[in-house]
Amino acid sequence: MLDIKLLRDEPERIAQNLRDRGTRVFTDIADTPASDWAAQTVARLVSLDGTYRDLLSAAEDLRREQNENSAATKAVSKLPKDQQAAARTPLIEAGRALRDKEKQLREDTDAAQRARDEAWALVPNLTHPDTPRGHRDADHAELHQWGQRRDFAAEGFVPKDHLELAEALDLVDFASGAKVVGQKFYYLVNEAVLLDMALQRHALEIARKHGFKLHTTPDLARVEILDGLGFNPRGESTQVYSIANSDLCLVGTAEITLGGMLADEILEAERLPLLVAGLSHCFRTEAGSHGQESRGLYRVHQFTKVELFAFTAGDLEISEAMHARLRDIEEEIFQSLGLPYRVIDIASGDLGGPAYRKFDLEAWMPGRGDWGEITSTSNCTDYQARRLKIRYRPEPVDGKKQKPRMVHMLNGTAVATSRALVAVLENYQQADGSVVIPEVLRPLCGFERIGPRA
RNA sequence: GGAGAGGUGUCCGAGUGGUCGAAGGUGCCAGACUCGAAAUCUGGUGUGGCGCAAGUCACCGUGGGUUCGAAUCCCACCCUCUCCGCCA
Repeated sequence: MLDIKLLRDEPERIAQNLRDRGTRVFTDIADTPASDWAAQTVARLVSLDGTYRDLLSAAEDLRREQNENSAATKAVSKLPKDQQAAARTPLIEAGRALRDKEKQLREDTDAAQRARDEAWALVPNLTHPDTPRGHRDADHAELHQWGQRRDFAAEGFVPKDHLELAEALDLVDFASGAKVVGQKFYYLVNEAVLLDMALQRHALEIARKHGFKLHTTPDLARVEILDGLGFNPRGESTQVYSIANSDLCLVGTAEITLGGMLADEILEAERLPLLVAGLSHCFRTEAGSHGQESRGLYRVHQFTKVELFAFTAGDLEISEAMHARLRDIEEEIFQSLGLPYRVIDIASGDLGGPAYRKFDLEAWMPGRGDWGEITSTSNCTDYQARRLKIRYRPEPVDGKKQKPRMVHMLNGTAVATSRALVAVLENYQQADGSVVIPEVLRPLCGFERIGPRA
């Protein structure tokens, strides 16, 4: 959620950002060439806010009257005994009337606030000036590439995709997953189990080396925490599994459980930047994505991930530097695995609500003959912090205690093991169908190669 | 799951339905004392909304209710602790 003051002070900036991102807050505002839907959207937001503020100030006036009336009623006890009853009766009657009016007005005010906040929460974060504007994949900007892609033609064989490899080597069992849970669930089998854990362990080690405090996190979280982080568990095309008869959801990422840890807290400035890493399972419904890049492990309902998370002071220079640092760590991890990748600066239309800027790492996946997203890091600035109320107290200036400010919150994937497995299997496959283990993982796996099977 | 106790500000902790945004302590900031520090003393110090300001409104786990008036009484829920049961 953005600071509502932005709506009052710089409405045109909000409108332009809605255009850049193509975010529709109100479904009933038409998108025709003749109409400026973004300006109309902002106008309606301003009107919702105005309605709320008018009601609020009326309600507060009424409450002051109530307070004055109560004080007067109490003062009656100082009068001589024989005058008290006569003085008290009209005050109590006036108080009753005030109470009824106040109750009505309060309900109206609450409703107006809900209406405003519901809409305002759909307004996305501001967008980094360097973020490419656009809505199509082609609008993303490639920042750089790393690593050498293998020339399979020169090696004399056609690369298989990870699913073919994994099935031939008996590393995954999708059939049992489908039987026991449903489509897109799977069992890892044999060496894949150890490889999966080795990837986790490797990523955790690097996170720790960079000063991240390690956590395993809950795999469920309350709806209000999800809301605070900008996920929409109740939205129509939600990616989130909800637990029936509860206010809990399965988390789609440890970003939720790590980001929610400090909700409602005011941190001492010296605790910043606060770096945490979390190992969790991730559950995603992948609603609406059937058929899209859905083969094998690439898009599944459950996987395991090591997530990096940072809370910084609320200055853009600081959080942007941290964002670069998270990206560097992600690169370090995939360099250490020897996987060719490129870094993408995600276009405005694809950022999602909370992100101010987002970099993705895409590994080369020979089986697809294309790049595939393996990690992602976002600077969400204060967008999540505002709703979660995560603040910090800046150092005193001239001996004067400073007001709390919102922290900036950033997240990044250290490793998502499902996608990393895809990349490792496809890039390290051999002509004989076996898969060589990346060197750094060998001590963690306890073997150097999977297969070939006899 | 059963029984009991409890959730108050940075923290600890008091709080008879009105004088309570809240005693006291602690922490923090400034000043005094000191060569300096410690100790001591004095003053200041919650968060948010509206307002140029004076000010005003809200917040004592959350949400309802009673009342002219609720931190205080009632109900529900959440959480913590103790004991019992069950269990990896």
